Amino acid sequence: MKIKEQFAADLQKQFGEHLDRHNIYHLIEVPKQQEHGDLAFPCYTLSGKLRRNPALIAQEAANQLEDAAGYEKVEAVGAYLNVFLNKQLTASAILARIMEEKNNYGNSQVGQGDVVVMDMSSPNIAKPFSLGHLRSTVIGHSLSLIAEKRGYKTVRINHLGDWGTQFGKLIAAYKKWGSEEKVKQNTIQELLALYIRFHEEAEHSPALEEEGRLWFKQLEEGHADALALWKWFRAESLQEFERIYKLLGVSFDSDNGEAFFNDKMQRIVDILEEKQLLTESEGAMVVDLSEDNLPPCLIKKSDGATLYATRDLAAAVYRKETYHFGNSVYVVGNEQSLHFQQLKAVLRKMGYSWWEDIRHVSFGMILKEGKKMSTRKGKVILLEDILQEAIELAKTNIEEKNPGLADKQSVAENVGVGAVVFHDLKNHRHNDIEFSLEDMLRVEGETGPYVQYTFARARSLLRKGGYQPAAEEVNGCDREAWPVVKQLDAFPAVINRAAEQDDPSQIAKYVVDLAQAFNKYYAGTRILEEGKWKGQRLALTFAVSIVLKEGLRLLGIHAPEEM
RNA sequence: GGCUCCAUAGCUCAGGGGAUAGAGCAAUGGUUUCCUAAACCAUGUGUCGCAGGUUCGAAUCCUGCUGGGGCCA
Repeated sequence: MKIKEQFAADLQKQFGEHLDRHNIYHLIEVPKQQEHGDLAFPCYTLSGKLRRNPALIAQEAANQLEDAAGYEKVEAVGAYLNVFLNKQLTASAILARIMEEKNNYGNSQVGQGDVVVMDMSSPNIAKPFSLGHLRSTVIGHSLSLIAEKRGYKTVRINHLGDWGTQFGKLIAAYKKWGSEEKVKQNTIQELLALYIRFHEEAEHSPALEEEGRLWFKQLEEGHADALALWKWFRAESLQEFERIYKLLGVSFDSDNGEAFFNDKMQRIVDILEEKQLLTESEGAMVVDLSEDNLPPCLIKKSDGATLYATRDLAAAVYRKETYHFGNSVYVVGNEQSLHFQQLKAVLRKMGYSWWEDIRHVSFGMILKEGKKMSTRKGKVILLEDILQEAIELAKTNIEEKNPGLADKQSVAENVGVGAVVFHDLKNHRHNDIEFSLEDMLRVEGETGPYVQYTFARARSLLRKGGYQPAAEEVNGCDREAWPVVKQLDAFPAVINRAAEQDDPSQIAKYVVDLAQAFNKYYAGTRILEEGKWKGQRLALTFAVSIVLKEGLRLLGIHAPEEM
């Protein structure tokens, strides 16, 4: 990144009259072919402005640049100006910077302490933790870590699905068939079974539906019996989710879910009424959004019940007033994009200038045979089972490859969970994912364990080489290390891109690229061999280990020292 | 029907308007008296969904079409 900026500055000296710095920087590219150098500048745009042959422009620019410091070779090839950087100088600068900054390499202060509220994970209590919630959790977690690295403060909110008529049904079902012991033992599965049974039996017995409604009414009115059960379901569910969060290394600043906003919705309705934004439509109260080309936003049903949107409006306002956010991010599936458009539009109409600071970071669904996975029917894939299976597989691999390893369980957890998390983050969040256990458990190729393995090997080298970071004078690198050095240089730019696009996959891809570059180097160069390069090679290895670990950390993945 | 997302190698996906479109998986073959073989190397594959347009230049930007996903009191 630094080197590209330098190149842009040098070009600006020549072409500043015709192109500004930003344009020049944007035109610079990294050539695909190694023979084309480290950076290239195509002269077509200048050719248009100067009305001259681009090849001539490139040639002249090459002649002028030749003397500038930092370049090993400058070459005009057709319309391209190709530069080869001075490897010793550049490598020294990059490595020195990483040695000095260590895991702070890539940090910035663009956030200036601004608060980002991250609505993430948000599973429904009494229901299994789905793979969709896994996506929200790991994407949100990674984005908040990235934001923190850029100087933002984050507030992670687990907006639990802990309210709704289904809890009336659940209480009814529990009262009829439930067992305290079973629920305690296996909360989610037991509650889900009760819920399914309720629906099955309700088909033949309408009285049951009525009973469910009654229980929900009692819950809403705060009757002790109903409330106690609901609280218990909630606490037991949360406890079970906590096991998953612990494995994922995720924690929250708030688990205020839907129920928390029960007493905060009337205020929203009042404001909407006061501002005369409510209109009646088919007996319901709605906010008309036709000027935004959106369907009306439902605020209150004909029976007076408030709706999802009202609750989210209350939550948005509450978060603004409580956390004073600069940005409020919702990591929620893309099937809800209309809802968030409506939410923003209503907030704007309510006169909240911060409506623009609300961002829906959407993601694709997990599909099964090309279709949306259904949580009904009881045929669900439990995330926890997948994680356990991944951990078992990692354990098997350890027994086979490194049986003497200390602390096998924790390493297996890091690697198994790393595989699942990386699999979720490596592709762009917009893409739908076809469910494949095989892919999730994969440990070779572009996977989390591959990157972790590369890190572990690097650490092993440093141990065996008795490397002491502070003692080492960084001075250049051998020729074979150059691709690795260039990759190291790119890290800060990758973090920025990931942040600007709310896209953790940028970092996942980067970390694979760096690992590939280093593995290639490792395969061809004996790092621990005594000789003039040994110190530099170890310094490079150290820098790689820092960046791999930090990149993985930003994805929410641990990097064990050995595996 | 309206809005929206997607279409690149057999599969999963990268490709910030630029040079010969790349990885991984899968397949085949090779590399450990030597730093962890969860690694590395080699081999093959493409009407970048279709048709126009903008541009010196389009997988990339625009429009339309086809096919698929999603959302819409």
